[in-house]
Amino acid sequence: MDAREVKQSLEDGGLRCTPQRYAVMAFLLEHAGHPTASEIFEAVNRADPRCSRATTYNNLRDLVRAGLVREVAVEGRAARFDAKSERHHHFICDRCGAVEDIAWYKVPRPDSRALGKRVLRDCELIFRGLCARCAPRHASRAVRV
Amino acid sequence: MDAREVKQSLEDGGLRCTPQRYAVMAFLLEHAGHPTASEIFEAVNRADPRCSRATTYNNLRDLVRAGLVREVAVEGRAARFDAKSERHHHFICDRCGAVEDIAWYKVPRPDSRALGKRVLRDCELIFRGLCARCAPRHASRAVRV
DNA sequence: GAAGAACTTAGATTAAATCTAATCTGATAA
DNA sequence: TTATCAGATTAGATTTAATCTAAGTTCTTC
Ligand SMILES: [Mn+2]
Ligand SMILES: [Mn+2]
Ligand SMILES: [Zn+2]
Ligand SMILES: [Zn+2]
Repeated sequence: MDAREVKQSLEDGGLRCTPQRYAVMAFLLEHAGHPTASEIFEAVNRADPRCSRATTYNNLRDLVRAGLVREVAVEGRAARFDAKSERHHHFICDRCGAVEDIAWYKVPRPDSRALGKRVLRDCELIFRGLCARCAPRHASRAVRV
Repeated sequence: MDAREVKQSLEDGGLRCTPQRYAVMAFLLEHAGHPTASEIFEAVNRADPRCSRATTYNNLRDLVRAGLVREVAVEGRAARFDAKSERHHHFICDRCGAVEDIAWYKVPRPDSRALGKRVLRDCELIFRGLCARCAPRHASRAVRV
């Protein structure tokens, strides 16, 4: 996604392409590791001190509302953000809280009886366990094969 | 789950059955609507002022660690708690934030290539959309059938 | 009943996020 | 052009959620 595309997608979402907003979006596109709002603020503000904390948070909220960015809530930790590209699932590490992408695959819908009068918009799968970095440290429990 | 069972499950989890801890667990068993920590504290403390805020939070943490209670993180809102009974999925309302249970059904695992060196412990499905109470208010968009 | 571990507590503290109210920017129209 | 004004930004205050601290209490075990 190049600069022109970013600008276009912001405008499609009804948002002006300001330097601050662009910087937040660009940072997310370049850093796919699900940074927190605070991490985004620090990086963007370091590169260009015109972007304040309030603006970073405002823009993240606006980008999420416009559907350009996805917010991932993690229990007991700060929310993480993700410039929505291809559809995908998430893996959350029990130990270090890392959020990682898992290639998307289709998930069966609940049957309409279970859904009742609810209107379904989306469904996401969250996997939990130990990430590749944390798994070896807990190898004590693992069985030698 | 009666009082004796609750006591037993606490002890199985390596936790003493104190009046405060019992009250938190009992409240969760009686209120399946996914209350927040603050709601739990207020209800439990109103019924018996011996249970302080710190204790409510400490006990929720201990109960989650012992696997007796499940914590559900919701973006932009306080975490919600659930006395883990049968396995189930969750539906989260876009509009009001309500968390509702969806009957459990089996979900296909990601293939082992996608999983890499990660150790998978659990997987949960989160549905999003409008709950039965919020759906009608957004009916403008709906098509008359 | 002494000792130590587990537990509870009020209030302070931290961390995350939002709000306030003033200012700035840029698109549009007179 | 220049005036207008919604949209955007800002520093700092505030709110909210949750945790920590340090002192006291209750159990359990010996
Ligand atoms: Mn992602
Ligand atoms: Mn539930
Ligand atoms: Zn990890
Ligand atoms: Zn709702």
